[in-house]
Amino acid sequence: MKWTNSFIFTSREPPADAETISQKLMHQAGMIDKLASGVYTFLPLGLKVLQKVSDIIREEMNNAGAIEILMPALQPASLWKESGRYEKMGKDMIVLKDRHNREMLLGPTHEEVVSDIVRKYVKSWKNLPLMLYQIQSKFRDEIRPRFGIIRAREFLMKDCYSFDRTERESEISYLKMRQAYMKIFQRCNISVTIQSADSGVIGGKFSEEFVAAGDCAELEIGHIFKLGTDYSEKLNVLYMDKDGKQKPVVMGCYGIGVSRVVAAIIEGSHDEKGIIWPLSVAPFVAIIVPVNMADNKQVEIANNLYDELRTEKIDVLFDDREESAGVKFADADLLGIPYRITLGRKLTQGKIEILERKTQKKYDVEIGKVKEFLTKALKDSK
RNA sequence: CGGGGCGUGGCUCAGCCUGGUUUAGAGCGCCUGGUUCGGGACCAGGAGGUCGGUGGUUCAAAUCCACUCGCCCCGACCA
Repeated sequence: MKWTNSFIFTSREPPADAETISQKLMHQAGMIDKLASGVYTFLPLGLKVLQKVSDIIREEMNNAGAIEILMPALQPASLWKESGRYEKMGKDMIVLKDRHNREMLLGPTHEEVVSDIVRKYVKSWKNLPLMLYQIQSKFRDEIRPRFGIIRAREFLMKDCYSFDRTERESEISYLKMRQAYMKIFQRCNISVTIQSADSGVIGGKFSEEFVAAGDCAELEIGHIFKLGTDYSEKLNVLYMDKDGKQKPVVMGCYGIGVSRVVAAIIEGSHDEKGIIWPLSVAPFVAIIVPVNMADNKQVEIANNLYDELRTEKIDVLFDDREESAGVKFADADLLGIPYRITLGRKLTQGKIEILERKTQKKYDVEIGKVKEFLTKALKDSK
């Protein structure tokens, strides 16, 4: 991506109403834009990170045997009345009426919908165990949205649901998810602690939450629940067991606030200059910075390097703006891109400088060996 | 919902208390031209504001009063 063809707008000052570090940095780096309290647009840079995190989650969910679907945000209120949660959720739900005056709502979570799907299709013990998940927007009319993206009213969530024959088998699904969660957060470079928690409105027998380390008091970035047969009994999610008897499936549910994970990564990885992305979720592997755009040689080499890396599928940002070196360096630091490839005066010796964002270490690399350097860095990070 | 704070060009803010030379300013950003070119460069010129909204007080309101909308923080509550 060339900067001049992109949609990246950085700002020198954090917005006046931002309080937490992740909120400030996401705004300054041009990752997000606030539309209303607790409602945000993900701009290209923010979206890239969101997608990287989603990809990691998707991979680990698939590895654990979960199957991806996509459920609707718009749901009939009647289904919630059936489960008894229409009253329980109360004002946390955004409720609306369609043109026929039918009561609808924007889903704050999807136990009801997924249960409805499973009760329609799963009839036999042969269909179990089953794990279904999705990555989708949730709507919750928070009493008080806070800390930018961390507590939003509309946010991206991965929610997974498990369906098993017995408590014991449900336990196995639960532990699989628990394991997958550990891997996900590890890959995102977030250190988490696991705490047993109050199950709240979700209900169920037992739950644990994954809390990210960091200054910010909120939250919890993942929460896993053993639901037992609460939902399946109320919503008639039944299967025919080996013994010919109909039984309610044993359920579990597992959530990760994807957009919140992005904030948590920043909370745990930044300095006074800006964000420090781990390679696994960085929007770009490297940023190419010609120090002087008036220097034809620098620009030419930068272009060649850019083409070369793109051919190798190494995702780089080429800062081709007519800006001073200071501005470009400051922005590179702010955006937190792991490697800065500086084309400057060392070119006369055939060298390119690579600066590692995290350690501030500088490497002088021969012009032809940049690709090799980055390939190795990517490999080492895995 | 209770408590506190804030709303002035794209952004950060000054001006408000003590209404009137402010035709409403500054810095940053933006546009044009020129000089620069390894840590947020410089010079010259320029564009851009219903001072959140409505109603009132007054000869006169960004400034005082009332209402209202929006945003932030603390608390209760929640993922």
